[in-house]
Amino acid sequence: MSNSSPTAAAATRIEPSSDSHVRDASLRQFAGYHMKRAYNVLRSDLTKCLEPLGLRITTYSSLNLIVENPGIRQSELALALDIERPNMVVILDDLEQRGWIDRRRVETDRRAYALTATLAGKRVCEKAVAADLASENRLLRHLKTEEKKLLLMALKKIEQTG
Amino acid sequence: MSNSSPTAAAATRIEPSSDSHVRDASLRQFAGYHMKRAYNVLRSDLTKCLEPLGLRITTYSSLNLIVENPGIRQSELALALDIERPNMVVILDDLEQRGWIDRRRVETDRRAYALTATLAGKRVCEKAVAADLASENRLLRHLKTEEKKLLLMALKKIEQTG
DNA sequence: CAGTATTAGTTATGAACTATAATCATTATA
DNA sequence: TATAATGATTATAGTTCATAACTAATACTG
Repeated sequence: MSNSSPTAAAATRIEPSSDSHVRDASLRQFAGYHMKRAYNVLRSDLTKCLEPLGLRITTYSSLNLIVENPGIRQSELALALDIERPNMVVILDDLEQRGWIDRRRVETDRRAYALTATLAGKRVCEKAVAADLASENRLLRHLKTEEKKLLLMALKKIEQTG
Repeated sequence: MSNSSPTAAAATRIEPSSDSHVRDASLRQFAGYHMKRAYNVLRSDLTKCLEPLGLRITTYSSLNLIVENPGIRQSELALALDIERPNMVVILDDLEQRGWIDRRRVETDRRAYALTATLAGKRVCEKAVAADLASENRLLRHLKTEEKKLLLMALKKIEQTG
């Protein structure tokens, strides 16, 4: 607190109180500012929820898409998730070493790998999806179904505009 | 983003076609997935818009809050923006070296610095806000005023729940 | 068909961002 | 006065993100 309060009851100091008194009206007009803050909440909670499963968000998303798209190639996956190919490699190394995916050569194009999830991979993916649902149910519990729907729609529109 | 040059015989192969055929219905049920993708769009555009001004998003947000909260301290600013104090230091070093903010000792607490924006800092902040508005007007142009309002409300609710 | 270009995956690497521990000076507390 | 706590800083390491260069295989062009 910049204003030195009169030395009253010592214990009663104005604490940061977690809800800061800092004015951010200017930034509050921007969707990006709100979105970063809201996403931070979702991301940090999901990260915690996935950690006991041995997954991080990027490995989880990758595994999820492999489960849903058996035989997908690395570059397709990288494109879909907007991850650079070199970074995709280490993510898949991780998933492969844990026995959750297989990389098998494509017969018709021996440069490429077809990615498939193992049974264990499908199982852990299911658990991760459940954890994700639980996390979002918790963090979006104050949004009505309709609000949630409109939120997703708006986000989708922004994504497609870019 | 490598676009294959259009050739006559192009019809033989199924091209990635930029709009991927990858199924992501499972991830699409999650707000976090949509939010990350939408925020990526906003973030990368804003980063480009701020770059000619010599600002990055974090330095811009910091400068903005300093302009709006003259005399704010570093730790208050760090708390408001959810930035670790050590990382705040280098951001403020940058802003100070460019002559956009001043750090002056607080008389009543000589450990702390009171941060204020210089005239040049206020000017560049105005420009940055204008650039930000232009960016968002472009990227949210397909959202009606009402949709935009509901989006901000929903994001705010999520942030506060966390 | 030969030679070139392109593509899939990889390696190496560096930049940017984030997080933690330790330190110094100052202020608060017991 | 001694001890604890705070604001800012330094050093440092982990994490994420991006780029260039390389290999092997395929596609394209003359």
